[in-house]
Amino acid sequence: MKKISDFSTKAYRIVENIPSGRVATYGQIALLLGVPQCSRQVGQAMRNAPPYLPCHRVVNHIGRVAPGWPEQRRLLEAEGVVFKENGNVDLKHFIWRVSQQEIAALL
DNA sequence: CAGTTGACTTGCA
DNA sequence: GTGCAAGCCAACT
Repeated sequence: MKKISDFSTKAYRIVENIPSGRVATYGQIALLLGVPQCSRQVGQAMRNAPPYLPCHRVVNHIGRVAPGWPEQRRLLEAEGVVFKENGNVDLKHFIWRVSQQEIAALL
């Protein structure tokens, strides 16, 4: 049977379901996975994420995009996400609102 | 096996 | 609101 340690596998499933024009935080995803402490592992998984994964919709808790990947900002803008002048996304309006049950159905 | 790293979060100043 | 330090866990060296 599959290993339960497929942290990245679950993370991919969630990120894959992020709707266009929406963003999610690493902590948000980790929380949905049931391990809010593993927020770093989410980012680690994103770094190793496959190309089909819309990891550009994943940002940190302040709305900052991934370091070393400034182009992520442009990708989000193309989906309708508006950035502030400080380089942060307006999480107040673009944070992905999803319930635990929505995720449970995906897993 | 032990130490370091990191696309994070929270707490405090 | 901004900045620094601590905590946390998996993967890498």
